Amino acid sequence: MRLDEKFYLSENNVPFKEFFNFGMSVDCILFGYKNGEVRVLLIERGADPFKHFWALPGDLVTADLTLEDAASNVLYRLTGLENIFMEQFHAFSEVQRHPVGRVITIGYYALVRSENHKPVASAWATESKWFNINKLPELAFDHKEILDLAIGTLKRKVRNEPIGFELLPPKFTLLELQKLYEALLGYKFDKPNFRKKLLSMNLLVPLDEVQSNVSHRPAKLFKFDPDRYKTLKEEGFHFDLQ
Amino acid sequence: MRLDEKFYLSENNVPFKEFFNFGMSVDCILFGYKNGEVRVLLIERGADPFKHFWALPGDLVTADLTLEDAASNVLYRLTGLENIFMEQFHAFSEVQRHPVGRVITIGYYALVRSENHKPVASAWATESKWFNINKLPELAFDHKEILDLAIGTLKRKVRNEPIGFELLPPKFTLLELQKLYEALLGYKFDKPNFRKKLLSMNLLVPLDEVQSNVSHRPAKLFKFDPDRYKTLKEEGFHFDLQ
DNA sequence: TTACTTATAGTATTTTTTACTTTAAGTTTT
DNA sequence: AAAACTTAAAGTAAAAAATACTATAAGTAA
Repeated sequence: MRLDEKFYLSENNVPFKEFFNFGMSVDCILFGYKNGEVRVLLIERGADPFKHFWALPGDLVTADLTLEDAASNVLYRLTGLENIFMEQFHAFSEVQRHPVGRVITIGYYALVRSENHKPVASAWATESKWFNINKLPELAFDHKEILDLAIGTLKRKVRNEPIGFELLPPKFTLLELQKLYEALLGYKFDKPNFRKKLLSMNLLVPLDEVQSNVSHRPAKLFKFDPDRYKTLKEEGFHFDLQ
Repeated sequence: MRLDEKFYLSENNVPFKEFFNFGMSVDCILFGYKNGEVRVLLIERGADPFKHFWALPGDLVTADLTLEDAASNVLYRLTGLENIFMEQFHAFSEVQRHPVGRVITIGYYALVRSENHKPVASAWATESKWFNINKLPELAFDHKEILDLAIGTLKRKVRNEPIGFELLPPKFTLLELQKLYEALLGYKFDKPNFRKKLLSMNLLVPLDEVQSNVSHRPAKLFKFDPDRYKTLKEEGFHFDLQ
């Protein structure tokens, strides 16, 4: 079946073919965490429109790719990493949102361990840089709106699913985990109670290893157990951080 | 700026214009509630592809509409109602998901008070009918996948936001509310405790009115107070039904 | 050895959840 | 009109969870 057969008509008898003129893009909000700050990786655009503006990394989607493929590609070109944690969160479709044509974009937020990679420059980005999510520059297109929604989504998700671990190194202390959550959610936890709560969830595996190069009693290291979470979830467990 | 100027190129030097060949559609999962059952409104397709199959109501998006407009239009043509509660939940982009061309669809779930409307037939639907969400027919396209995700989203959302009220008449008893949640979540609540919990949230306004035409002590009627919820939410309140 | 810092265990209080009981208020039947 | 029945709605006691705080342990640095 070919489009130009005009086989399939919409309700108002417009040829099917005429509906096929949308551009699709993906925009990625890559979050990282370092020195107690939650950060997002932005690029400086190397081409018009919005040349020299800071923007979300993203790209137009080609006909052979799913949105997930396209977003993975963007993240790979940006960081050199594959299998980054990534989740779709919203479609943005304001008619005038893109100055060059009718482009609908799908937002993905993604989480990385900041130290694991060096941001790479590319044809569409003259520079890439981490920004504290509370100190953001002016952004191209409707990217501020997209980023704001991504931050809101992250804050909600991080309370209801154990995805915060994606931002930490594989081995971490309980205090590091607490500080991460405090940075993400914007409020403090009581240390002994935070410990108790997290450990009672049985999601953390204690390792036979402690911090090194610290000038005080070194804390025990833990790792997150994704399989354990999967099992518990099937049994009805629901991750929830107050 | 016109597309054929080829002003804006992707990373691989493909003319910008060639990216603009996607079809966009919206598909709506309209949920209702009647006689203790959660239901979804499906249509029988009146045209190929998948003629005579049951399917989600949806339509291709035209260039002058946002996705929200398009979804509202679908719901209006289906029910005759405007301002139906509706929320975007996912974009579906498998390359082969539509047999006629590359169509990416955005899923919206919507909630109505079942008794408020009569489903209407239209050019793209020879019939529309409510189905119990546990007794669904075979569906066209990838609509089963879309519907499954919508049901999962509804079950999660209904616990964390007071949207269940959209499925009930404006005036309802606490037992009616309890039965709705039991149908949605698939487990039972203790009656006195359910009452206590809901009333302690201060989201329900007691009315000077009771049930009529019941063969037992009539229960007091309540209404949901959306403004109160808005205020409480800003103060940090978080709706949560275990 | 002492001072200092942070880890980690423990405890006591308050609040919330859970399970269950009792009483009230209406309708229907006899 | 009384009795039986059904559901509403309030109350209560036990268990569990969250909260606030204290004490001790284990390391580093002076």
